[in-house]
Amino acid sequence: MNKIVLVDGNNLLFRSYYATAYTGNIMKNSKGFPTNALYGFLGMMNKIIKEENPTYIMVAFDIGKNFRVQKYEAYKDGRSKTPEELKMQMPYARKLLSAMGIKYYELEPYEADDIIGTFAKMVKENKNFDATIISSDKDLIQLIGDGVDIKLLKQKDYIRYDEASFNAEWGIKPINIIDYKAIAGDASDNIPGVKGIGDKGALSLLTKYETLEGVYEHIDEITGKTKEKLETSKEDAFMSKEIATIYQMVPLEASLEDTLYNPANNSELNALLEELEFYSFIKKFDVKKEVKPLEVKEIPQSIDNICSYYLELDSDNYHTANLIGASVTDKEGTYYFDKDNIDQLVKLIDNHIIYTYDEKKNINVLNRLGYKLNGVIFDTMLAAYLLEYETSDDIATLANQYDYNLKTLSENKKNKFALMMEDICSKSEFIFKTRDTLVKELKMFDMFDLYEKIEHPLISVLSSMEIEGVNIDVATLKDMADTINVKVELLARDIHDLTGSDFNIDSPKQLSEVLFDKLNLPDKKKGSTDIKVLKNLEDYHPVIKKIIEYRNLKKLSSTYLEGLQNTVYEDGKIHTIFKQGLTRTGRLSSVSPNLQNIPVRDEEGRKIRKAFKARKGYKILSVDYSQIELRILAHISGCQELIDAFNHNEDIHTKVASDIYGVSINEVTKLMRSTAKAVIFGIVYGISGFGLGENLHINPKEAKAFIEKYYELYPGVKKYMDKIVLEAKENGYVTTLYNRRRNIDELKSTNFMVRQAGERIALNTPIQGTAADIIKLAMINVYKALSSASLDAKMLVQVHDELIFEVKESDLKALEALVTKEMINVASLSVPLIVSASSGDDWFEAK
DNA sequence: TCAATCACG
DNA sequence: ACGTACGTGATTGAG
Repeated sequence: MNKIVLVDGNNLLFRSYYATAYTGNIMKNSKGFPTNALYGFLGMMNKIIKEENPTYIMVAFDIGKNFRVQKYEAYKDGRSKTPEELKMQMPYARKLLSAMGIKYYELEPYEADDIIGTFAKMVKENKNFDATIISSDKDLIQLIGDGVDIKLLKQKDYIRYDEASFNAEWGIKPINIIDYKAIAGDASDNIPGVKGIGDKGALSLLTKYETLEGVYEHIDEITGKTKEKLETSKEDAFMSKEIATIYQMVPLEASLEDTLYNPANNSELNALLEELEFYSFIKKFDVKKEVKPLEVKEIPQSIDNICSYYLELDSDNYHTANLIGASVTDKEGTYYFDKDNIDQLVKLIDNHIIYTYDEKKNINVLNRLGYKLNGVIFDTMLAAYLLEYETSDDIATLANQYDYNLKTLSENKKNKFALMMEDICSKSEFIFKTRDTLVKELKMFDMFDLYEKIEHPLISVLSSMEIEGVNIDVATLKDMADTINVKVELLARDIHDLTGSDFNIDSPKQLSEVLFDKLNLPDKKKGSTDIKVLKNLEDYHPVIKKIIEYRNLKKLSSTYLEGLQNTVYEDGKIHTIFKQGLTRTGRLSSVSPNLQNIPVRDEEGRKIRKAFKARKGYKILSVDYSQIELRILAHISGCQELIDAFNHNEDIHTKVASDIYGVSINEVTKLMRSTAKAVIFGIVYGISGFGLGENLHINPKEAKAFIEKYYELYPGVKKYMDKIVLEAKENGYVTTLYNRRRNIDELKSTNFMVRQAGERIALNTPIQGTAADIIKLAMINVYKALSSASLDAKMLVQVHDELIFEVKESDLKALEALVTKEMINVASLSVPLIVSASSGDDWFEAK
């Protein structure tokens, strides 16, 4: 099947132009030629090509305007005239497309719509082609049909409609969008429609009568005002329908095959990009620089005191990965070590000043091979992470941003790790060469302390946790899985019986068809079947409750009961990997498996924690910070009311509830407290009235009133929120209490939604990030204290604000005291840090 | 490879 | 008119 993409070129250009033109200060090149529309246009074309990967592609432009409506004198083009600064850019759009190998079409007096319509018709009549139309113009929906779908562009992303999905969401067929326009009209296109009938009215008429003609044939069945309006505007309605109908017979002398997407003419394209000064695009088309072949030297007897090393593995999971090879670089050169020669490598670099990339990985691998390396270590991965370089966990990704051209792990996998020696050597060379720059940059941004006092010492804490692992009672998981799997099967049978169809319940697509097409349940969220939607449908059909329970149990079974079993090693333990260089806020993440999302909120799911058993004679201890993020908010906002609340050791949610509702603490009900809790959470995330309303199932106005009441009671918080956003906009970044930095490019976006998201990030990151800094520091201090205390205890897991330990029963109390002390004393804020501890034979008991 | 869903703080 | 709460990872189906 051939894929053709039909692009509404005019639409893209207009969108790009107006996306930035609102500032009144549009982008121009140094000669003063406007380029803003072209910049957006080119970005969108690249994105379309990347996402759709078409074999055939064409772009349609307008020359004639309103061909379809010329005969209607009454129709006046209400759209404002094309601004001169946009017009000037149009010829360049065409030149760019030609250079990119993309065909475009325009023909007087037709519009881009008509040209796309003509191609769409050709696709429908040709079994060998499928088409996707790209535009933000809803008119084009009428062209959806056999083999033709549409990607309807929205501000941020898009919706893809084919016949079925459109019908499901709108309740009418795509072709009837013209009848819809005929009735509802379209102010932006100056289509009058029927005066007084809008979106909803039009849809309800058309779901009944399908077409405009159908409506008027049954005009006698219609009553009241609607009938009057229809009768008054009959002429307008039929004219509107004609205006809205896309002409599909444009006499183009082109076939589908003519639109083949050809290779770009790079020199022509680059010349254009130079002229427009689109340097960021030139880069993308540029061929990577050739790197001069690296000379690999004989392994010497000894090396310089400053050196770097790199271990190449065959997979991301370093608990199981195999070594491919290794390399060492010092000022004299680079030396290659094959995988059986690690002994020599360790002897050569032990007790040196050693640079590397992802030292935690190395510690784990060397530990497995029976080695422990000493020396002063510098980890370029963590430095690059703090500086927000694109690392994606793979040194190749980082090095390729410089003058390297290294293959990534997945590419190496494809090549079965053949011919790796040169790449491996380049990696230690890159580490060696880059270290000084990274240190300089860390110092420049005041992050060297953060590196040295927090991130670097954390490496050995985390590696010891990973190596220690968490003991798992597999029998518990198996028993639970057996019980739950039986229930899942019974539920599946019930669901199939109750719906009368044998479908895959795990497929949201199939489920959506059954619920909304077959059972005709109300579809309010365009086909979504997520838990919120299902909850709303509970009373409509007995099957819904079963589906909710099925989903719940299936999740437990597949992700936790069975998924977790697959990750248990021969030693009966789980060894996760804590990713230290991934999150934008400074938190850790946990993979293979994720130990930071083991169920706890759901009663049934929580039982999974019973499988995390302490070994015989040992206990599990869990210690977590109470409301650490809120305490940090109190500290960094300096809001006195909030600080006082914490200093009086009040239950903050109850306190806020009593303030918001104006009742005494004793009068706060459960509902009031949980509402207050939601408001508080929302504040930290930068919620809107709408969002809080959704969450609490109340209307947005009431929700907004809650938020405003909160601001009134805690004015310092509001002040902080305004200040931090302003600061972030000025600086382009925010920082945490320990100077961790996050750049927020979203704030510079021309897109309103993206900018708003940026503001929420600016608000939340210092809070979440400071919490992350604090617990990291606490982990280091606990680890140190543990190694000097003679306790039989090990730190096992971190879950953002919680630390889990395994401890000899007789040392439990001592450990609890030690951990509590370290955690609460780690930082001194204007409010106390409070922890709560609990213990038991397993993680379930230690809740 | 991506989107949908749902698990956690 | 739009679209609406921050940060993560695993599983599954489908293109």
